[in-house]
Formats: sequence, structure tokens, C-alpha cells
Amino acid sequence: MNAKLNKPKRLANLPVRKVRPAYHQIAEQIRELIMRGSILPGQQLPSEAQLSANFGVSRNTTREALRILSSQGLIQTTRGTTGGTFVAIPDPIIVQNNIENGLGLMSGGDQLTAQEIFETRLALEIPAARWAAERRTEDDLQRIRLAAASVEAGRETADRTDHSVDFHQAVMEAAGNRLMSIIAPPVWRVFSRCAKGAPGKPHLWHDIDCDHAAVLHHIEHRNPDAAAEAMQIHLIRIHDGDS
Amino acid sequence: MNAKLNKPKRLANLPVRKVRPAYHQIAEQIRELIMRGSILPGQQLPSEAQLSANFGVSRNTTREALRILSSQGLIQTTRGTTGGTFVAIPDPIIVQNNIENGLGLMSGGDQLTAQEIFETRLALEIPAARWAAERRTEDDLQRIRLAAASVEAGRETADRTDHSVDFHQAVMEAAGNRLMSIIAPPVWRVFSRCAKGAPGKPHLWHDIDCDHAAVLHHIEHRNPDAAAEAMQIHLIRIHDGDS
DNA sequence: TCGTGTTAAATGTCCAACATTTAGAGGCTA
DNA sequence: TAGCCTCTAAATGTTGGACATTTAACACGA
Repeated sequence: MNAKLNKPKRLANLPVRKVRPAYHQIAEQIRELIMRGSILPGQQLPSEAQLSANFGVSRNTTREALRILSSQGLIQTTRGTTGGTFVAIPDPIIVQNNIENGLGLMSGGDQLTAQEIFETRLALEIPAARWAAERRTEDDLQRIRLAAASVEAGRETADRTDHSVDFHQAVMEAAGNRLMSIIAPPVWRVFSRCAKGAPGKPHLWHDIDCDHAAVLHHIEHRNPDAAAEAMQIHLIRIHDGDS
Repeated sequence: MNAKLNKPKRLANLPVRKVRPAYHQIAEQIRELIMRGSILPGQQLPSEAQLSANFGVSRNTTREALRILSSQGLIQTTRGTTGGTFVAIPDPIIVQNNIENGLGLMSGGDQLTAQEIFETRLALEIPAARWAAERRTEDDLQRIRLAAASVEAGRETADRTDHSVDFHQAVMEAAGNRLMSIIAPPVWRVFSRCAKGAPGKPHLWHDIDCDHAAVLHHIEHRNPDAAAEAMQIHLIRIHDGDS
């Protein structure tokens, strides 16, 4: 049994697969079609039987290829007479889950330190606070206020942590950059998983509430520099508070 | 045919699957085992035959579940007598590909604008330049120099674009944050795909070379603020140059 | 007109067999 | 003994066919 454990290492060091399995090649080809836009989101792919005939493989092999694409969020399958395989309409939730999966894997293997995740948060959220102060709508403000209030109201630490993410999410969305809104949540989730051994001193939560109020205040008054600085102070606090 | 096009929308609006397929449930269960650490990276899973027996499904169904996990980078399969299915050791390349898949899909569907991608680059790369100036080693410098020289030497626009990514990658790696080094490349690739209709004025490439030299110079002399500013100027230039 | 049953098309699942790859065991030879 | 060869076993890869299930549309009758 022990002999088996070191086998994967050998594989990782020798990524020279002579021939990739058929299902892998087929997935690659269909993926290429989708990525280059030859088949548009919402359009239907040929049925499994037709695909199998076209590629000259059995239906089982085709299905294994489709499972790969499906798990990458590229296609969706439905049953029934009008069912079939369709190019998926991009869904931010699924994309985020995929990113989180990957990042979670790496942080679990000690390949990511808490410091690195903290720095990434600085890079993403300080500019976000600045842009939020410049661009926020009344709706954005409302959401940020609500999230800040939920954190204050939270009784247990777990509640507060959850709602704290809501606060940061609300600020991020007020910044009006959808790409950053997609990237940030997975980073937060990995962050909270890395730093979950954080009991926190009793006054820490009070300080955090003050930080949130300050960020909100500066965004409210459209003061980008102050909002950015307040966010920086806040992030440093929650990072140091955990250590 | 047209009737088929709007079917996926209906699905997206009705995410109430009565029962998820068996392969989906099995993938979920095994994924849970891996994520909670019950099976450690490098360890071997039971053979497909044993898994099928344990779950009470056919080998085909088990294989489709394994394809899902494999495409998520969670497992690796090898053939032969010592082969089998092993929990994968996290690989940044695969994680990056998954992220790029997702982002690429979203940018293709007009869900991401060039402006948003540009802003994300600002957020990631300006701090990176600053940290690079603080932390760079001699090896880092060497790589940045090499990349800058390759851009200058490039004859065709395509060559220069490729090597330009190398330059930014080298700076990013000098910053010493692996999480940001993972996130940034997918963003770049989506960026270059969005802005590939960029012929560029003749003097643009010369300006870019000057920018690179300035960034390199400030990183070399450990001047974080100047490096950050030079990177900002550079990013703005390549963004405006495309419009 | 409304409901209802039938039907067809597609994916989901199973089975049994065979092909291929791979490392190791064992035997042969020098 | 060292080195090479063949054989074998264990695992994944692939095939073909069959049947189950789901779903919407169609035809039919009250």
C-alpha cells in the first residue's frame, strides 16, 4: 500500500502522456468550438448519438467527454424529447465555485499562506473602496448600510463572520466592476477558511463595527481617498486580529 | 430549431432538478471526502470496480463521476497494473485554466467590458510592482530584464504581445505573492482576447519599451512608489492605445 | 375547450466483454 | 551475479447494445 503512495509524484514529474484518452481529446475539441464562439451560448449541440458517430467513438466515450465540459460549466444537459446538450449561459455563481475549488485546493496544500491571501485582499478591496466612493448609487448605499447593521446585530461569531462577508461584498459591488466582484468572493472564502482559528478579543468586534461605519461614511460622502484608507485600516485589523 | 434555442433559459430560471443524476451525486460524495481531507493528496482511491460496488452503480456511472472530479483537478488517473485513481496534488496551471475558462465565457457573453478588465489589472499590478520593488531578488531582476528584452526584439505584433505578458508575469512573480500570480494570468489572457483588435500606432511599441524600462529601473533600485507609478502609466497607455 | 393518454426523442443507467497500458515477477542467458 | 526478455496481472480505456426515465408535443375523446 505504501508503494502506491508515491506513484502520483512520479506522474507529476513526468507529464508526458503518450496519447491522451479519447474522451479527453473530444472534450478538448468541443471546448475549442465553444470558446471560439462557433457554437453560441444557448445553442444546442448534436445529440450524443450524432456526436459519437461524428467522432467515431462509442456513446460512452462521448458522454465522458461531455461530463468534463459540464463540470467546467461549459454545457448543460437536459432530458426529455426537447432535451439535449446546450452551450451554457455563463453563470457567475458557477464560475466562482470553480475558482474557489481551485484556490481552496492550493491553500489546503500549504501552497498559499495567510499573508498572501491578505495581500490579495488589500490589492482588490482598497481600489474597490475608492471606486465605490466615486460611483455608488443610493441602492448601493442601502445595501452597505444593511450589511453593516447585520454584522452589528449578529450574536454569535459565526453570524458576524458571515455578515462581514456581506459587507465587503456590498462595497465591492458598489465599485461597479463585475470581474472583481467575481474574483473577490472566492478569495474571501479561502481567507476565512485559513483564519478560522480566530477567537478574537472581545473588543475586536467593536473595532470592526467602527471600521465598517467609517468606510460607509466615506463612501456615503463620496470621499474616495478616505474610503480607501479606512478600508486599508480595516483589513489590517482583521488580519492582525487573527494572528 | 429556433424553438430549441430558448430552452436553456427556462432551465436557468428553474433550477429545480427533481433528482440529480447518479454520477453527479457520486462525484459530490467523493469530492466531499477529498475536500475534508479524508483522502490526502497522493493517496489512491479504490478501483473503479470497487467504487461501483460500494455505491451500487455500474462502472460507467462511476467513470462519469470520476471524469467530473478529474476535470476539476481533484483527481488523476493512470493506467497499468500500478495505476488507478489518485487524489491530485494541486497544480497552479490547472487552476489557472479553470479560472480562465470561466472568465473567458463571461467576457464572451458581453458580461465583462474591457474597462472592467483594465481596472482589475490596475488593482492587481500596481501593488505588485510596489511589492516587487521591495522584495525582488537578483533572479527576479534577471527574468524581468530578459522579458523586457524579448519584447523589444519581437518583430511581429503577435510576438511582442506574447512577450509582453512574460514581462508582466515576471514582475508579478517578483512580488512574491503566489495567489496573485495565479489570478493575474487568466485576467491577462481575457484582456488580450478582448483587445486583440489593436493595431497600435507605430510609436506605441516604442513607448511601451520605455515603460518597461522605467518599471524595471525602479524595481532594480528598490523604489516602490516610483515602480507603482510607472506601472500605472504603462497600463493606462496599453489600455488607451487599444481604444 | 379541456383534459388525457400516447408517442417520440433525448439523456440516464446498466451490463458484459475486450483493448491497452504498465510495473513487476520470473526465467533465461552471458 | 548482472542484464535482458517474456509473461502476467491489475487497473483504466473503449465498445456495443439494451433498457429506464424524463419530457414536451401530438392526437384523441368527453
